[in-house]
Amino acid sequence: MSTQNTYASHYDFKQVESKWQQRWEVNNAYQASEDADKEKYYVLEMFPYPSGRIHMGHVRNYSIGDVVARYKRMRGFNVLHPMGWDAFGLPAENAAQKHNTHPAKWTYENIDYMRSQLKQLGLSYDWQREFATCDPDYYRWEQKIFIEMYERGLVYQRVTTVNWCETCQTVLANEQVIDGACWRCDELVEPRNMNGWFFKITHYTDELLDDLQALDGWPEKVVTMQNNWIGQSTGLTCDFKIEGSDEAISIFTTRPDTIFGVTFMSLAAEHPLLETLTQGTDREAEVADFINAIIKEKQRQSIQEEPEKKGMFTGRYCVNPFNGESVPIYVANFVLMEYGTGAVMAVPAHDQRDFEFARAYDLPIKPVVIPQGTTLDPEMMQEASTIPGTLVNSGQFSGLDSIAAQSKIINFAWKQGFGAPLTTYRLRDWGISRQRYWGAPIPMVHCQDCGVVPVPLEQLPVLLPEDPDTSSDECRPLSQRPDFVGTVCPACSKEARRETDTMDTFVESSWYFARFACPDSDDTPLDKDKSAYWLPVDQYIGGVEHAILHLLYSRFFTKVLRDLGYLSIAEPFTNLLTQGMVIKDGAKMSKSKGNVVDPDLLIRQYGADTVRLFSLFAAPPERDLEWNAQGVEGASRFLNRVYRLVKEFSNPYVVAPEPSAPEDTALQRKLHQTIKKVTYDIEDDFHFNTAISAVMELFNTLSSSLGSATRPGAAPDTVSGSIRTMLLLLYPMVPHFSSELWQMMGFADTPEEQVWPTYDDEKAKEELLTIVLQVNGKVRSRIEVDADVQDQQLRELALTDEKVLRFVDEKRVKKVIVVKKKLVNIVV
RNA sequence: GCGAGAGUGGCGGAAUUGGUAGACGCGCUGGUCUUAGGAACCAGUAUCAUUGAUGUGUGGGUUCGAGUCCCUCCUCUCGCACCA
Repeated sequence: MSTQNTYASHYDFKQVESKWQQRWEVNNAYQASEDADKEKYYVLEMFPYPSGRIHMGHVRNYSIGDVVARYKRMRGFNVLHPMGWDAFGLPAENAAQKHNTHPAKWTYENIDYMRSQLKQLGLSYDWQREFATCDPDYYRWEQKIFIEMYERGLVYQRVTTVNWCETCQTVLANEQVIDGACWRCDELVEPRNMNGWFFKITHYTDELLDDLQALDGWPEKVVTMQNNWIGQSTGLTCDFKIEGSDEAISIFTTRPDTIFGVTFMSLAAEHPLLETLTQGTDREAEVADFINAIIKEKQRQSIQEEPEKKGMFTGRYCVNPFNGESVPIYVANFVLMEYGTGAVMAVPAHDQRDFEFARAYDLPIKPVVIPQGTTLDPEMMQEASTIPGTLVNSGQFSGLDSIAAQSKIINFAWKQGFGAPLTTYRLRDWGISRQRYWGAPIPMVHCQDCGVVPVPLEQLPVLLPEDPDTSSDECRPLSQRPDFVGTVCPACSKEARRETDTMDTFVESSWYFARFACPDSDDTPLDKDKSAYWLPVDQYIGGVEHAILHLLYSRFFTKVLRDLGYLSIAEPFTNLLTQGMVIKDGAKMSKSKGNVVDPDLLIRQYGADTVRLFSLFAAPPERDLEWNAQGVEGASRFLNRVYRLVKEFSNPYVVAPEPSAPEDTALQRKLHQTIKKVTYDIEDDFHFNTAISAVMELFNTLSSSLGSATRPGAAPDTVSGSIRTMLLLLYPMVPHFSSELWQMMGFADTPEEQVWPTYDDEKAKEELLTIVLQVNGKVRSRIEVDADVQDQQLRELALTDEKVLRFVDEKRVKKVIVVKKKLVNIVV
């Protein structure tokens, strides 16, 4: 070290970052391949929709994933860290129409740009595995899976009600209907019955529910949300015979203990028995009008408001099988046909909705469950009583505890033959038909003679027609294209029509993580060996907004793919990290609020490492991150300080003739403490914010223990060793920076070729401890003692401490509490 | 309404198991160097009173000791929302 080196006074991130990015690119540095000798680690971030450019949420998400990937590589894992594009979807069609281009062109151009943005962030992806879901090489396999699901009865067609916009001539998704109107043209949407394709996710309801319990690597919140979504409830189903008819109304209740309190019956407007109930009676027209009115009203309802309870007597009665009482049958607007049986036994005394309805229509209220120490007077009740109690007016069950009575009542119904235990779910089958162009075509053919016939596997993929004249204003654009629609029946070779619906884009994202294990596999969707090696995903990272849909669908698909013989796992994601939003000025970034921060600008101004560092430092990953321009400045300043330290150190390092032994051990101690802390923080819960602050502390100690000609410091070897380790600890978060400074330190290799630093607990131990001395729980003094101090010594030191004595004064010492190596509390 | 989570300086946030509240960073204040500095470095920074008191949304409780545990209430965020 005889000559001064010539490093710039400021860290030149532009030159450094492009240098390392080029090197990683040329070397395919993060290419992964199966290696039976190494433990695999699959880390995945939710892939983006190629909307045009990445946003700060992506920056955060992918920075977190990259730290995990780089860290795990240094820990010796064989890491798979892929990236791709969730590339089908409506925005492409809208953009194509607006800019007079083709959805494919728009999408692939966006992908090219966004890929370059991700590369500028220095993310360590295996780019060899990249694919977009709109690649025919991807969706052809999805079509194959679809057909195999069809053959197993997991796919079916059903006529269902959709939101139709007459002006736009298209079907809208629920979220595209705002206050009952089309989001684009404000036309009121109307219900239309349409044939659509469904995935039988309900076939896996129990498994989806049961396996949730084993997902202990998932945030509880997400597990709870999925639990609620599946919505299991258990209870009794039983039949109420209709008077003057052979038919009966089936009800479902979770409160069989209240069944003696039934005073009327409520049916959904769509209930199939309604028509026959009023047929030929003088109420027929009136009831029919009412039904139409509430069905119409339902469609106009905004999702927010809860309408007033409305209903109408049908003129007919049914019989409560438990007590033979005759109860009037009503149609009611709050009963859902989709849930349970579409019929509700109404117990106004113990159900708030029934209560409101009874009050409005002057129906009797009959309490049958009396809570301990109360009485219930139907006249006086202000609301339904929903708490448990003792049964009254309940025949042979009177006197029983209401909870205990539930199973007895179900049993009784079962034995008598008019009821049975029943478990119902909220989860519905997944409607995947989209009447759009830019999606994966559903590989089916409609033949007049043979009905629905799958496209033969050897004819896959069913490609989207390439014509660029797509107009997204048409419903089912594919049906407008004779060249696409016209085909022959695979079974009988007669003329036939192709299915013109495309699949929901959530289908693509339900299995992409598996395809990353074998993106080039060209004879099967999933190579068994490769997916067996890489799957499941060890760590999945993404926004909590996908807690239900994407994550539930992926779990469903994993089970399907297992049953189709492709996978040997039941759950796709062992550990899940849901990161918070990036917000600014307390609000989510959005164009309308004008608080959007552009990653491109930031990277240009500060470099990728600074942006990464700040987004990791400003908050723990699961919390929302408040973006703060000055905070970014601070991150940049920190990196520059480290740069200058290394620069200075790699110059001839002047030390005092005798390094200071205390300084030296203090630095070593801090070093080992830092390794321990950073390792723990990353390993335990990805709390990079505290890991970074620990490295900052190490840096502060390091810069104050540099020796000079006039001041003794730590030994040069200790300093250089500490710098070296600090760079390794920083590497996963700021890889370009760390790699460059590693070379400045004179090493020929790179940090990523190093193993993660280890610590020595002995060296991390403090020699001196600060002991807090309290009197009556209040801190009165602090003393420094040797680390091996005994409790008895502490006690004596405390009782003779000058400051302590001032507060003990003449009072009697009642008790002395000694907490090992921490504090002494004197109670007077 | 139901369910979950969260309330700590001017700000973002720290605080393994109940044991020094406010780490680290931002901002701010003062200083050094500078023609200048929005650069860098040094010192300070919870609040109020100038030796002490008070402080983790509110009020209570348990404890020698509570940000941490229990109860009450308030506020915010998210999810579900007529689910029988």
